Amino acid sequence: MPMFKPAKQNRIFEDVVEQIQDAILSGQVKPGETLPSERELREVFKVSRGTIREALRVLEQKGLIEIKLGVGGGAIVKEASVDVLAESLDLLIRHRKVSMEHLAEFRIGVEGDIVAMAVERATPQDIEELERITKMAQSYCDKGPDYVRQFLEADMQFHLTLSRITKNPMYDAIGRIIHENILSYYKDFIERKGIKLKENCDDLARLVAAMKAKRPEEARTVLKEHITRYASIFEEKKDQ
Amino acid sequence: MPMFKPAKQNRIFEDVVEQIQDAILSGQVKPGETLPSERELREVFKVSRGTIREALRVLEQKGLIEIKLGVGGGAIVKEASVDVLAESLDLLIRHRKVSMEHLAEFRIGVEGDIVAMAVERATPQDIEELERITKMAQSYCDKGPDYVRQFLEADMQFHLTLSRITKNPMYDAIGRIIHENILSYYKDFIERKGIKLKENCDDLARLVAAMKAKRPEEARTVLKEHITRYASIFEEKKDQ
DNA sequence: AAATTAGAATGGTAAGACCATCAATATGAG
DNA sequence: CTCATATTGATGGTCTTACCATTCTAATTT
Repeated sequence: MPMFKPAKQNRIFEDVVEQIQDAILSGQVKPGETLPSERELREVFKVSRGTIREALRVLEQKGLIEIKLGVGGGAIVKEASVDVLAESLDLLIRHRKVSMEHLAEFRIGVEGDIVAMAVERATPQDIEELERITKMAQSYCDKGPDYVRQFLEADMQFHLTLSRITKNPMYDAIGRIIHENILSYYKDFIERKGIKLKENCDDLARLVAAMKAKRPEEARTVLKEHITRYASIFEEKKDQ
Repeated sequence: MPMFKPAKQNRIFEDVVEQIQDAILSGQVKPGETLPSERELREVFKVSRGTIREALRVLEQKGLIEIKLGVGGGAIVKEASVDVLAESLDLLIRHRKVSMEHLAEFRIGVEGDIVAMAVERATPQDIEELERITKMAQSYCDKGPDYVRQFLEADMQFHLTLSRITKNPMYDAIGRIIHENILSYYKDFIERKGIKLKENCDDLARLVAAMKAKRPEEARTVLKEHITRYASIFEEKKDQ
């Protein structure tokens, strides 16, 4: 059974981290509340200020607190968010040098699940939102190749909205990471290679149509084509 | 375009973090190599040792380095690992931002994709491995309720093997963090509530059979039932 | 040759000082 | 009186210096 941490008992600041983290997770201090100042914490824990600060850096990186400057500032307990999850996944992708092919494959799977789920959970307001974004994308599409970036932004918004419709924070986080990592690549050479704007734009419209008709499998298929079309640009690129 | 970080230009240590992180991610320093000592880094960056140390705490928490004591020790660049990812998910769960229902739903989607993919990519050796694990699980199952923990371990091994068969590092990573987080919860109260070992065991056998017959959709269905059975234990638990 | 000891490099902690920021308050101008 | 401005003090950010704890290396001893 893994999931134990090495019992490095040297390192006082880790003990401080643990105590403060427990206080936060157990609800003894609630989001929005401020921890005592560094100088007060120094008294409480009977350690030096440097040690306190190292502990605060760890807690900050864990996303448990954030620091505000000036009078009345200090370490404020944060609401938990998927940001840290997103950041660590991002680091993993970059550190492991995950290829675009693997990312695209992963994306097809996950976003397929997302869209199938979204079909069932979308409220009329959600559909409206998606149609609004689609219209916007359409207008950028009509304006021609100078508006590729704006189109891509709208496209990303569309997908992120789908993630949100699932009401599942896991999909919310994963959806964001996928796009953060993919979009940056796309933007680079889409301007060089061009992109078939019209087809991509039609994809969105077809997707919304499938959703309105409550046909999850059709939506999944359209999405897969959509993503594959995107990824195909990479195929061409790889040859050069 | 979102996903910018606040440009807090105060905070020198963040600049240090960024520079070292870039060096690691770009491969200028490779896993296993040691960064210069704190006292040397102090010279390089022209900052105090305390500032260097705060930067190292952040990098350590990000999972990019680990610290070794004594002569020849220092900050060693780590191999990318899913540990931080798993920890951040754990924090979200404990903060109640992600529920077991969310996780189970996510798991059904992702592992469904995994198993469908595994059907197509599994080598004869992979199938053998899965059968070996299934046999082991079966034996624990036969030994009765005292071997629930071992059965759960085997079950997890089964799923992790599936993830690996995809040969896609994204699925590998996501599969692992899901199970690392789920298993610890299950173990807790499965011993109190009991579990229908036989059905779960049969699931594995049926899954392998579907894979050998190259029927991805059947495999997907079996898997969904399997996970749903697991998750149902939580449903009961919630009422008490 | 093996065991022991000493040395040195390195991270861990402490204490004290000063600067930068920012909210609350006091002060001044209109 | 009202609004703008200046002052003040609490707080985080950084620097310096010092010493301790750990651990590898090598010299010393047995």
